[in-house]
Amino acid sequence: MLVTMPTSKPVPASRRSDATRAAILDAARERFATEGYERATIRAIARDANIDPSMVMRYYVSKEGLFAAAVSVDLELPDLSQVPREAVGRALVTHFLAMWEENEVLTALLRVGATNPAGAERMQGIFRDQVLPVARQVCPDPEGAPARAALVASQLLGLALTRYVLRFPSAVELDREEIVAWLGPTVQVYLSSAHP
Amino acid sequence: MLVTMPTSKPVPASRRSDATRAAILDAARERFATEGYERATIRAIARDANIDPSMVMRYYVSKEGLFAAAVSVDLELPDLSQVPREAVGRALVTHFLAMWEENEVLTALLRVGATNPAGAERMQGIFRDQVLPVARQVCPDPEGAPARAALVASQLLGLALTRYVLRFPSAVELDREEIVAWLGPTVQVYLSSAHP
DNA sequence: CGAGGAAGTCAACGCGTGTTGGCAAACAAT
DNA sequence: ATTGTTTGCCAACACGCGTTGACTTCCTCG
Repeated sequence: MLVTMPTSKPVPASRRSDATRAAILDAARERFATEGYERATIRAIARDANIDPSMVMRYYVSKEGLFAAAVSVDLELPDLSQVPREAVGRALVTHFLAMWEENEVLTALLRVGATNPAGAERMQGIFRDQVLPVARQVCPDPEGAPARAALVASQLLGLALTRYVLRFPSAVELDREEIVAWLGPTVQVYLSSAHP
Repeated sequence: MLVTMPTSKPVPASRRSDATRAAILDAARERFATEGYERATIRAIARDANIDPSMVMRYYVSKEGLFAAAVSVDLELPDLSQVPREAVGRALVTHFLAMWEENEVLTALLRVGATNPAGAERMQGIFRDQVLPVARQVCPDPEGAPARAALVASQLLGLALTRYVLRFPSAVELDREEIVAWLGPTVQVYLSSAHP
């Protein structure tokens, strides 16, 4: 007899609708990234995914639920204790650029965070849970970590803002190596230099 | 005969409705700054200004017209040729902080620019017409000015983003002198240091 | 085959939005 | 006092939104 993938009755390990669910998530990520929360309509997302708007509701309950499912961020920050002290800045900037360019979720979150209170809280959470710990691990003075992490975040998010959201031509035209060469030392100073 | 203020018939220099017009603009600026373009509704703005929504339309034609009238930005960038070469970075950061904290229009524009295409274009225009010229005036290599200006903008807008829009606690708690001390040298490097 | 449930479509609801035109009051000028 | 204009309110329109429930179609398993 022909053996199909799922073996258990109660919890089908893979559903027939998985393709549709994924299509919805893809379309949602794209719309949220390019238009923000309010302008990205469920109807438009459904159209992109070639299904009826009501399917989005069935699978993700509400627009908020869809956003929560579509936008989950893991910065995958590397273990900086392995990296030589003086190369930390460049390593971080390189990593950030790579993450941002391969992952439209980050742009979506930044766009939404700028107008939506829940989006802003989400970004605060990522900063607190993923960026701050790394800063604590690297920087010399433990009590100065929040300030140093905030400075690093301001420079990196500012680059993302001007380059991927506002799309200032001058920022878009910078190439990655150039960015690393300029921002690397800055981040390095913010993280490890003595208070100026 | 009694002479009233306006002397000419066709263009009354001051109208009786000026107070209302100003109240609308104030309310609009506040709403746009705190909620962005789409969430700031004409009805809410009218409620804040204690008038009927239809008055907003009569005076400003459309929501877009209201936004255009409410948000006009002059960065008032100082003449940097008067400032000693090595103090330019700190001077710029200080000026930016002052402008941003006294003027909610800038926050409004940043919020709107992140979700609204027209808002983004508006910010590009400000960058092109107000920031770029100053960079050209200051930095050593003429052809490097756009890149240098973009770097400066990324750092300054990133600070505004994390501090005034996303309100990261660590960024909000920084005090102004501290920010000047950290960002001043960064901006200085971006503007005048040799390509690294 | 036939039953049962999952996947998907369709039409509609209630709501809030930007926007419009008509009408009452307040003021200005003759 | 009477006219005309400005200032304002009110009620309504058309539209698009998120969301809902009933209905058809398709697959899968006895």
